[in-house]
Amino acid sequence: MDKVTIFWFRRDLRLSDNIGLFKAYENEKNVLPLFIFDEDILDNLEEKKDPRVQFIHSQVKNLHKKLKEYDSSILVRKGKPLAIFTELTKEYTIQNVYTNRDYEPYARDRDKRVEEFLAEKDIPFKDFKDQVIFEKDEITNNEGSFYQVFTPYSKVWLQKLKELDMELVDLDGRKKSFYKTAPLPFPSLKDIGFEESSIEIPELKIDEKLIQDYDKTRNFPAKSGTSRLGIHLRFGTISIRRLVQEAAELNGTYLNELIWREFYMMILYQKPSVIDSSFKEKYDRILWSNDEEAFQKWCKGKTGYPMVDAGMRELNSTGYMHNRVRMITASFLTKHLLIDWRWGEAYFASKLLDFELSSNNGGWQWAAGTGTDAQPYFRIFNPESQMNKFDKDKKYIKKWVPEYGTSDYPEPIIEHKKARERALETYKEALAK
DNA sequence: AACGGCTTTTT
DNA sequence: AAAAGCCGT
Repeated sequence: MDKVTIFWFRRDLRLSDNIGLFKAYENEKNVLPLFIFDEDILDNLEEKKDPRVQFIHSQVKNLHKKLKEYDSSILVRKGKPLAIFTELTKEYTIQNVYTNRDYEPYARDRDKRVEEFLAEKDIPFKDFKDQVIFEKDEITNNEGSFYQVFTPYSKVWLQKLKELDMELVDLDGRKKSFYKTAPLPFPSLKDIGFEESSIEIPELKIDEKLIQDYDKTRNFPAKSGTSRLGIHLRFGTISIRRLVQEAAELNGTYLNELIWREFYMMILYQKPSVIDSSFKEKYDRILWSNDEEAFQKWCKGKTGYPMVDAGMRELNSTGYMHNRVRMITASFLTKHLLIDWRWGEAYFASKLLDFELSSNNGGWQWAAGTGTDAQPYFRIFNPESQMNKFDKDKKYIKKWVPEYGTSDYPEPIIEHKKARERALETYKEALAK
């Protein structure tokens, strides 16, 4: 049996500036890349046409192609990770497994089990920080515990960034460290159990001009003022180090958004209970109305509030919603309709191309007022004034709600003033003593 | 231990 | 200008 070091790709689907891959190259020989289409994840997806799976598939295929240039390839398997590693230990003499750390609860548990399995066979499991600039416990307050407020966290983060000597790593000229093989079999999307979707994935492009103007254009959903790099950060087709380098030079507001990403990842790591409970536990006493019919109207974009409906329709047909509108729709669901933020969070999770567990959860808890640094509950977005502020010409509205202003457009599902008062009262009651 | 300050607002 | 309350130093 051939001796190999496995490099396990997960959400770091690139060859350049990939820390774990680079380390495997520096330290080992016969590096054989691996990607697992993980049934523990895929079996929970409802739709056969999931553009995210399609994206992953196309990016792994891209790796497969690029690795030919190194006279190597990538092993692609479908199954449960432990079962795949069991198979692989029968096919190869595995000397090491290298990978990049992933901080979500499922991933941590999976990696722990894999590490234990490998340890029984005396195979070292080596994981690296790659997904973030500062991970889990690197940014702490004076007492050594994690920050619950963004601003002090971000100040420390920025200070540490200054002190950091950030160098991008690359594989150029390191052909010799790869395991030599003819291209290995590559499954089709159908083989994995999925179908082509017609939803378009934003291309990987760092638009310097756009990032430069980010703080001025980002709030207007009719403009393309946001970078659309979310999915690339999610699956690691872009290096966070490269993007942070750019952002640090171009726009502080944009950089701040990348810090938010790490803040919420850190929160999820430190307090995984946020997945199903409020960050501030007493907010779990809120009595949600959870009206099923109202929820369906919200999902479909038929609430009679054009800004809300435009956002939901944009999400439904493109897998994307502008961030300003994410806040408006989330505020509307939780405050106006008094529907549990978890319902909205789950709906976004099923639709968003750029879905990131930590950010989605953090954003929803922020909007519901239950999270870190929460918006005080009495700050209830007024969907109409938000429209007047951020879509004055109704360009965004007209694009997604063409029947707005005609008799085909539904009456508001609930009157703003009434809804606002009901929300204030419900929150107040829940928090009283 | 007291106090400044807290992503994105509203009326 | 006021709407709560608590984090971080």
